[in-house]
Amino acid sequence: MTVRMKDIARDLGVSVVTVSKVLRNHGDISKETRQRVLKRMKELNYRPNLAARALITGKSYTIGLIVPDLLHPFFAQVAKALSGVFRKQGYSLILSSSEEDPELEKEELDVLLTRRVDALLIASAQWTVESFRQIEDQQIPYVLIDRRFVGLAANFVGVDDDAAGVLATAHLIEQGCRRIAHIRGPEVSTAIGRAEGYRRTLSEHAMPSLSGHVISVGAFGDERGEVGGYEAAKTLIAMDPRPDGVFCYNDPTAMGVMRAVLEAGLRIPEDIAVVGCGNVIYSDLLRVPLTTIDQNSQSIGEQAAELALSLMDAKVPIRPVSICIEPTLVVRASSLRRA
Amino acid sequence: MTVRMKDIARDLGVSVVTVSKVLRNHGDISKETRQRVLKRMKELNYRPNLAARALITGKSYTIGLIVPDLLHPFFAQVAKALSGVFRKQGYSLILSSSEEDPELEKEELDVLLTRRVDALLIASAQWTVESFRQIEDQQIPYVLIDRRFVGLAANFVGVDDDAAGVLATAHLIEQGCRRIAHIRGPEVSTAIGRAEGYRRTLSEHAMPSLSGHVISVGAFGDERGEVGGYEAAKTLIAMDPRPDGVFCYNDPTAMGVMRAVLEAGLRIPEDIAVVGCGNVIYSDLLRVPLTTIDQNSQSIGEQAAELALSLMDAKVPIRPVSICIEPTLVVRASSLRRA
DNA sequence: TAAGGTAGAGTTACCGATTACCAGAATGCT
DNA sequence: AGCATTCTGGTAATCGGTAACTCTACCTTA
Repeated sequence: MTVRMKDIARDLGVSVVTVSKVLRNHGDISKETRQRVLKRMKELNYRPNLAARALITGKSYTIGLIVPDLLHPFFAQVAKALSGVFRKQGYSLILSSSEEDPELEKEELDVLLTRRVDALLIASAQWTVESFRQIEDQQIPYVLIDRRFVGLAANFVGVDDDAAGVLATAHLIEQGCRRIAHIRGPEVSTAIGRAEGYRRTLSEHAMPSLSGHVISVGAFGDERGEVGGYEAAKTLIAMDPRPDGVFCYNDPTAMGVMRAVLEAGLRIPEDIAVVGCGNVIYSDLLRVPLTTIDQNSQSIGEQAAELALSLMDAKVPIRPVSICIEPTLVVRASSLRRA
Repeated sequence: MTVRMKDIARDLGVSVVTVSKVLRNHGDISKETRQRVLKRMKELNYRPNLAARALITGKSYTIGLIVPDLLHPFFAQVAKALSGVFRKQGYSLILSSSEEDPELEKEELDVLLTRRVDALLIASAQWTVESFRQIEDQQIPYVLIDRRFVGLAANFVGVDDDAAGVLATAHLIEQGCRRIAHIRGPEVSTAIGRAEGYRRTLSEHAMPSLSGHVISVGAFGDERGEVGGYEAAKTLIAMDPRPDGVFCYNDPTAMGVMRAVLEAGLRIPEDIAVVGCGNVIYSDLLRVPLTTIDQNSQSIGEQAAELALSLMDAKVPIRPVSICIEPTLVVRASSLRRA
């Protein structure tokens, strides 16, 4: 049914090895033989069996990617950038979604390990580093994306979350906000970093956050993040004194906040200014265009891919690299209280 | 380095075949032996080599997915739904993005064919059916998603685009619009179907579209779709008579339209009502919440996955199935001119 | 002219599993 | 007791390639 090297070799009266050498541009073959083989390959529409090749070379030319949620534009953007870089190098991307569930993530990781991907890229929803030890046992190079872990010396590419928190908070202060609340995410590095940047900036300006003004929402997919923000905002709005600015750890949350604020009959940014984080693709088109922190997700994806490629090329283990991308503030209407 | 069946067999004094049979729950093995093998597998953290297995069984337990754009929430949603179904059956998803480029799509298809995926799911950006013939030559089951081709008897799962066009247009008429424009997409089945539904509905109401009121925008990714809509809307706004309603073939385009309308100082929906298509995740949060057509992307993904699974199970070729999902209208502020 | 090189192609072993077929022991049945 | 059957497990071939050698001519070169 399917064409094998053997068929081509037989047709041409050469050995299988000769065909193999032609396929891999091995030097040992005369121009003439090479042409004959190439010609026959085209005629028969020959495709090498990657499974057979992988079996003997130990390389699958396959990369595993695990993200918490494909619907989140940040991860979609990262995935897109990654896949572009890998495609050019002949690698295919196997995609797994953990749905923000650590258990599911472990299962998916297990599958990818069993598939013997050549490298792994993970935006993890884990709480512990146990999984990563397992990857290290298998000697598969891996790169953490977006979320990192203290005490784990691993390759990492992501944004400087602390700087993001500082940027957002300082901006709100500068816009005249005096009671700045924060809706923070679950206990992963991104949320922790952003919260820390927020906290430090406030105290550096001698305006520590009021009690109850930091609300935590769980780890959600995109849709539910919006709901989480909505609920959290309702709580904030009911407070006395009411916050006059909110920094949300991501954009979906900020969207939920905006919905709650508008529903309560308050104005954005006059009554409450809102800043998100992520610069999600539609930020500009929202009911009130959202001021947010851009994470440069494309660059994150590209650099993570490049890093993974270099890791695979390296014959000796390299010391883990941490690539930190500086976030930028994108000011839109949701926080603009001063001309 | 890595553990093989051979190692387990040696340790236990049994043959490799015995180990293999245990792994696959083959009946021929005593409970006791099975337990011993299982135990040793756990101890050594054995993982079967899928490449070796694929080589002999001819099944890679891998599914190829090609989408035009991962950033488009519709495809992200479909991909998510697909991957959920396949994961439960032990299949992994190899993801390719064609970036709406037919040439790139062909290359990616070629890669997936070479990888010998067990099935292919494609939301195609092709103009011709040539590629699909190639898939058929390889005898790989494939399912078209979202976009279909006339003259190609292939498995298909998608929304009834004509119905979507009817739904949107009839709604605008009902809301009192009398000069309804349409911003249509490139020459793929979705855009064609929606445009046809639009055209027919108008003529059934004896109000054919005015000249110049159907504008075509190219095949764009998500971001640029917004720009395309913006540009097209500027043209429409400048017309005399000006349209009082616009049906856009997708949501990003509609967002662009809304931006242009608002920038021109006009009101939505009073001056111009806008209806999109796709019910993109943020539709509800836009500057003016967008009336749109829901395509039930999750259901599309799930049904496409189920269909692919049944295709793989079938020992004899099945006659192509076409699953058409009925769209629903989601009314929001952008078109609501009547209480 | 003999030793050594080199280009071109072939031999052999092996990657890690699965499959079809076979063999020996224990059990059942007449 | 004798033979068939069931239960367990093993043998050998195979999947489609690749790696590392080996082998032949044919050239050089001293």
